[in-house]
Amino acid sequence: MEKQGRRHHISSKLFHHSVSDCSFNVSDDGLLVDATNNTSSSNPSIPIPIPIKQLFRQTKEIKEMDFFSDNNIMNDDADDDEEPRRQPQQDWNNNPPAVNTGLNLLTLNSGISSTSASDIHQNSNNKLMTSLQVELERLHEENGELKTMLDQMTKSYSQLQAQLLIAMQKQAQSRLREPIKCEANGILARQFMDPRPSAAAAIDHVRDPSVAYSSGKTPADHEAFSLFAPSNLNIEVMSTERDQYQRRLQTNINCAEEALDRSSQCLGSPNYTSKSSDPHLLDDDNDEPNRSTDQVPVADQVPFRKARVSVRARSEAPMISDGCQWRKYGQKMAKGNPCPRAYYRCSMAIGCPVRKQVQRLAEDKTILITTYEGNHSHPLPPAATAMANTTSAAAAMLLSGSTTSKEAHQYHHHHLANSGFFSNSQLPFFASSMATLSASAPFPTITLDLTQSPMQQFHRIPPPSSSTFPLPLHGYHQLMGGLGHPIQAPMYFPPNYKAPPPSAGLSLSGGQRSTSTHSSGMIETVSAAIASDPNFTAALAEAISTIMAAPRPHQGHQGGININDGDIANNNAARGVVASTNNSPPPSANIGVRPGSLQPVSPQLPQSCTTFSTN
DNA sequence: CGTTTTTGACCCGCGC
DNA sequence: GCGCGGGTCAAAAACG
Repeated sequence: MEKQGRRHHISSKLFHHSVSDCSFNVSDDGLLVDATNNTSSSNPSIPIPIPIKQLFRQTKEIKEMDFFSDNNIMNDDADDDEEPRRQPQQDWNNNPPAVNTGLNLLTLNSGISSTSASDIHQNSNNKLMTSLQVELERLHEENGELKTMLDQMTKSYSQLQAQLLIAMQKQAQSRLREPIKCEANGILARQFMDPRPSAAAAIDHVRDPSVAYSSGKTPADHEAFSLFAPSNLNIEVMSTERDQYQRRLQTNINCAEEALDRSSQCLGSPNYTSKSSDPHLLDDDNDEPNRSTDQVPVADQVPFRKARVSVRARSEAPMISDGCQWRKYGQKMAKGNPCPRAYYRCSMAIGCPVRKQVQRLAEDKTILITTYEGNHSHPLPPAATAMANTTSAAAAMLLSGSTTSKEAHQYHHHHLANSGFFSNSQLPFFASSMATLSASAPFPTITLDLTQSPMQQFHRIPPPSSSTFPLPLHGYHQLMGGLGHPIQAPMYFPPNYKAPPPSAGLSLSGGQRSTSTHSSGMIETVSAAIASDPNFTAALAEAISTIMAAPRPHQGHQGGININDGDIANNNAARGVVASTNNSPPPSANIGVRPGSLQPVSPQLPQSCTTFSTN
């Protein structure tokens, strides 16, 4: 419907033009001059969109005006809309001899027989109909041409947009490549050579300051440290140690949603098995050291490894409530952990590829590690949307270039810290985030550590008036989700649904009281951080826009992110960052969490969660 | 009775 | 080739 309407609007010039042509042609018959003048002269400078139907109706009315009073017989073939009104006249025509014969002869005659007069009118009417039909056909043709032109323009627009993004990315890339000269680490180079540097840069900005805390620490140290670190959100990025994989990944993660799509496709495809997604599926034969980053087609051909998002939260409950329905399908005793690992599968829809693993941390059994993988293939309830968006955003961040080595993180942080881009005093929140590398992670994994209490560290930060912008990842995903949130599509509310607290970016429930409090603190913290640092705002907007603007092979059905391309920049700024910095409630600050915050959604399937990991 | 959980078996990749 | 570990399957049991 919208498309048609837009097409009509866009083709208004055509219609206006056509109407003029039509009126000119018809006026040759001396019948439509006045009416067409009304149409075309009403506002000659402004094209008036006139759908064909309306145009036809208009001409028809003109025809009636010209012929109706003279001879109703000529209008017998007119459309049925006039039937009720003309019924008495038809009756009158059906009985001409009784009443009207003489009158007709008298009024119409003037020396001409009624038969010849009828012929004349019929001829002129035929001419009119013929000309109208010709014009109609021509309009159809022009409409078709316009549609073609519109398609071409749309394609051109998309291409231009892609080129612009590429240019912007190259520009950002050139800026970010500078530090590589000081670092001989190939992996670091890989990171900075990521084809999506802007996103990676922003992501790194988010986590970089934490490296001051994590530098030189072993994963175990980090684990212990994270429990006491001044953080409410630790972003722990883990990736496989294999350089070969990282080289492959470099070509695979050209864009976040592309990767997400691929991941979900992999998970959702009938051919998918846990084996097919195995990281080692990419054997060395396919590894091309000289592969350049611009070989996107190659990347498309390489199966994508699963990205995982792991969420750490303190919970006494056996499983955090994330809004989804899960069916347990297995349990295993994991090596080195006395606590069994449970395997769950999303049971909200048949065939949903999303799975999650739940396991308690061996070192601290109060910490529950939930690892998500895959994208939902069905509508999500708001509560589930919150978590799904978070994990999706986290995966997007990870896949958009955040899979880096420990050295890279350390170096990157060091560089940025020295540059003064972020300082701990400036961004106390981000000072807590950590970037470490886990050798035990078989898949690229991003971990959201929600085990820390924010109030311990951020009491010195005055709470901003805007308190609905949660942690960066939430803001990030809400940016995604808020942009029409087509992916979340037909969201619904279960009868027993209860809206979580508005401030809860992550709707963790069941023994998650501390988490909620914690989320509230994060909201304030992040709001303050974002409001106080326009650089972060810009970086975040850039990252998001870069990710969002990437091509979507399965737009509308798969992909963690889905927005209107034309609104990327504006939405990024307006809905997420700008709204927060202006201390105004984000339009979708808790999208999917609060019923009132629901955005219009498209009929597209939801696409939310990506995920996982366990340590 | 339908759904979910439990649990042993099975498959597969990897390291030795 | 063998064992190990991660992950999944599927039948039986439990649950609502």
